[in-house]
Amino acid sequence: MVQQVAGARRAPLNRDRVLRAAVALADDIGIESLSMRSLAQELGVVPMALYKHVANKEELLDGMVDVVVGEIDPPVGGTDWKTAIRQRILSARRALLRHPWASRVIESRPRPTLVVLDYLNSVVGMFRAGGFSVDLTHHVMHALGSRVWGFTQELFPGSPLPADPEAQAAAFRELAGRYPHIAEIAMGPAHDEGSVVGQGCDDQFEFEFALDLLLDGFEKLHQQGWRSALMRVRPSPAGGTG
Amino acid sequence: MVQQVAGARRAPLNRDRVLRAAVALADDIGIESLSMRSLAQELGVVPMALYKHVANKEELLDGMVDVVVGEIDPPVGGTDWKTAIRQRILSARRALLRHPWASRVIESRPRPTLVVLDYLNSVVGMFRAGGFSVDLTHHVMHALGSRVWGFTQELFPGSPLPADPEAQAAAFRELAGRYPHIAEIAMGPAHDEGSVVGQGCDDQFEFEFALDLLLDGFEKLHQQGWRSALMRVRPSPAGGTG
DNA sequence: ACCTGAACACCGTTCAAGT
DNA sequence: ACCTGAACACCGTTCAAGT
Repeated sequence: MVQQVAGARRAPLNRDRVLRAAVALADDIGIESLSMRSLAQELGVVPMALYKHVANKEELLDGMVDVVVGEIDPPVGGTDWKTAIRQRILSARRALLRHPWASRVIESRPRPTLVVLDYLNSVVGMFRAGGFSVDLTHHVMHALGSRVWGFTQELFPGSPLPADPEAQAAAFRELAGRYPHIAEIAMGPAHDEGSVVGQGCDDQFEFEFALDLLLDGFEKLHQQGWRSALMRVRPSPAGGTG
Repeated sequence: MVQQVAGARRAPLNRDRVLRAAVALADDIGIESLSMRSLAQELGVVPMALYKHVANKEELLDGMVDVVVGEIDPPVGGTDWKTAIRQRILSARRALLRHPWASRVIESRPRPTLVVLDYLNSVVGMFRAGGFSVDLTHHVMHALGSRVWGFTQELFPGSPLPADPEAQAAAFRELAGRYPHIAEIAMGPAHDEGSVVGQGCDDQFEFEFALDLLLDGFEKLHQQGWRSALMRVRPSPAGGTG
């Protein structure tokens, strides 16, 4: 939120500066407060000046996604596909966690950008390099879904615990009355009858749990030479690399 | 888009009529065109009239989600947990496919409504009834993520194939040049060298593929008496229902 | 080549008033 | 109790102009 001093001569705008300022501003004030007008003000410029560098707000959002995707580390070499893909996805997750708005914006984009396609193409290539058939790679990419980006839909969004422990206990009793099953799992893995509220929940653990479950499943199918039902028309059930 | 005849006496508005009209209008014109103003016009009423029945637009969106979630079938009885949960989730998917905007709106809600909590509580209860430990149920719900609702993030959104076969072939050649791995899996499971473009991709198949992979993984962990790392402090690795 | 200013057609929502 | 009308503080974006 560095304001330009009126009249100070500044470096001329360019697309890159606009995008980086947009990313920083969204990090700062939240994506819902980022408007062409607020971004222009941040840059010490009139809103219409942005349109020389970005066709419209949609293109701005695409460009912001590209900046974040650009922060994902390249693939590590010298390991098996599973380790390499796991590390790459966890790197994507770290990039996204640095920009809390990014997962929502990625979800909302109606079409992928070239930078996004580059990343996806490279992940697909990692499965292929690991010997996965074209067929299995196709399904496996769909099964990953948003997890290639390192995020998943929060199932119980919001509802941060109240600070006051008494209010916390009261909120929990109300939850337990109406939603006993949710209350039970909300207490966390320890499931200690003594404490009213569990230690909440470790998002990173949950992400890796699901990611590893999927990668293990993929590995098993790959080893079994899995082919989709459509292919079962052909008699040979033997595995292969497509 | 039924317009009220000016001066015609209509049934008085109520919350339910407002929500159902909003759902129908979003189905019709798309969620991005649904505004308090367009909805009011649809109902033959001035925008401010809606605020007697709904506190603001956020509450309207929550109510619309509740209408859709209300269309999900109750659990089927008399089967194992896996079949029952599978069927329930596929019913949720059918409800969401009837309202193409619904998945995006569900994702966007910052807090769950009571109706949403009812559904989630009931799915949690289905795992518990199947003998899953509290611990495993917790992780398994996170691993499902948006798949409890019957949807996942589209990895390659947009880009419908051009109608003209020649333009299609050209688009594909361009894709193949820059993104060979994506091009390969985009051709579909058949991977027929003769045809330029595959039959696209069966979203329902992809959804069930990933769902079954997860459910099978859950089943295996359950049978093995899986416990999260935190619990591994305790020596006994035996399974149980928590 | 790059930025500006005024304007347009929208939003969600407030307030005070009408019946 | 329910609906209205005018207004406010915002949006993204156009157009025609400035330097």
